[in-house]
Amino acid sequence: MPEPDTSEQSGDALGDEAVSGPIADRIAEVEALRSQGIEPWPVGFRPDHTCAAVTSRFGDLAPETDTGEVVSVAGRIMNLRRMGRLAFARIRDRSGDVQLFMPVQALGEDAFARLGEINVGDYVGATGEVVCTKRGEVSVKPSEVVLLSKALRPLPDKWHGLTDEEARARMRYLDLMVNPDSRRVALGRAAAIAAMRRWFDDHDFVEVETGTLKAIPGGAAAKPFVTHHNALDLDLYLRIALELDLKRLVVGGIERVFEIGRVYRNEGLSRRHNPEFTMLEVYQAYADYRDMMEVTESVVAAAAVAVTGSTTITVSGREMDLGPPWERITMAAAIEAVVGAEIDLHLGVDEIRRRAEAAGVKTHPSWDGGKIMAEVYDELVEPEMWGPVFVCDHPASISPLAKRHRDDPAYAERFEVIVAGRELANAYTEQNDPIVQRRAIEAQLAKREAGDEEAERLDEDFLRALEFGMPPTGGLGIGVDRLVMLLTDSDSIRDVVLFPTYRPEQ
RNA sequence: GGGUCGCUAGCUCAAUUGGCAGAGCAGGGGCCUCUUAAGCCCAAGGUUGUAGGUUCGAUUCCUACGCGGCCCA
Repeated sequence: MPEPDTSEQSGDALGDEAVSGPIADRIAEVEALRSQGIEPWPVGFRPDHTCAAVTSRFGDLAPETDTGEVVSVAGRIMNLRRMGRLAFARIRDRSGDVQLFMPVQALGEDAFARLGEINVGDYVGATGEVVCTKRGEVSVKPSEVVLLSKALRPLPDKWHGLTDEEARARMRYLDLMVNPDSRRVALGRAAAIAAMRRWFDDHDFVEVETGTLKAIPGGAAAKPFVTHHNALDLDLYLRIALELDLKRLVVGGIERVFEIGRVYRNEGLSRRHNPEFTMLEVYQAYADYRDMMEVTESVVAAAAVAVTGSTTITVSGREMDLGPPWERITMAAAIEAVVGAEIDLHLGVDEIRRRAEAAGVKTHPSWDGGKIMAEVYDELVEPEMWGPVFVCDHPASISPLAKRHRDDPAYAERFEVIVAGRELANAYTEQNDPIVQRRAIEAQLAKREAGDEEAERLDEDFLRALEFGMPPTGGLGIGVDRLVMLLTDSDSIRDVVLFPTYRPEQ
């Protein structure tokens, strides 16, 4: 039997923090407001201007001008300065800020006195004339200010703001309220995605949504998350890539298809890795990887313009031009340029291993020449490249879903885009020979048997689809979070994912 | 997973060899009719991440744990 609760109901509902301090003060204030017949969370206010609309529409007023124009604005009080019988506030809505200029004469004695019940952080609606102050700031001089939503918790320090990275990510709502940069990045992400979607729409691509729950996760080298479906009593995996489903759709005749969606990879967290992230994947029939280079250049440039207004962006203080065309180099040539050693798959695995070790790259006895070559590239070459650059023609053995190169079957028709030392995109001429594809996946299964948990799995239905015939197809994947990091000059993925993964508090 | 640094009031930060835990902002009370981080006066606000240990005495030293930042794998 629980004891009857004799404590303050609302205080309890908010937990220990509410027992004393600022929150308890606000709860008492709410009761006081209600006793005066004022509802702290009323409905029904309709602003007719945004804050920015007021300042832009009346932007060139001379100081001490009255316009006679009455507007209604609404927003969160970010700053409140009372000086006896005159008060100023700055309110913020989605568009920006505007000042409220509140002499007692405009509001009336009673309403002015009630400003004492308003705190920084509260939402208010204000209706009044647009004026310009002595100091030349366009302001709304309200005849009425109504409380629209009471804040029980105080805003962070108005000067230092909220700086703790963890707190900013966990309480993104606070971060967005007080840190303009947080808002810039969130809106930049939206603009980049909208621009890419528009590009594909304009080029006759169909956007689809495929399933995230998979019996067999495939299409990438990654460890999956496992979950369970109760009614089917079946373990399912969260998808690690969009690839296989989208190719099934190409087989089905959707010749130009793309998806922007979350994928989930069960790996560590770092400033460049979040376990869930957003992929853009595109497949185009009658295209090859060279065509996909042009798609990549064009789409990324469109996203850059949407976010920054230009194809020239700044990355860590250094300029980068994303305008097409981008440099193209084969992986072998890139290695030779940076490492100074020629590494070619036709040298044989022993010689490749010798040269890799000579360059200081540790190898594993089970690795084939392609894996060693890729390791040399990953360790020594990629971090040195500024870009944007297409690194082309990866070893076929590490590219099981790509078609063999038309001139040299040891390599694949594949490219990765490198920007500022990091991989931004990955593309193939897609493997559409069902017999070769089956053999390549069987080779992956052997690696899995040997302990490689990231090796491709056998998805029999995918092979069946290819057996019905897939047209020659170019495919492309772009890491959307990394692209947004690049375009917003953010150095952590936690800055561009609104709610990144964290251990629970407590 | 390893190394390293951090965790003090709602927020941002102090605290001398180990010796009474402080400030600014926010919040409360008061004064103030052109402020812009407004200003001035008053009062209040703390289980120093958690649990142990050493010590007359621990924010400070030690151990473990929790959460996080950075570097590495």
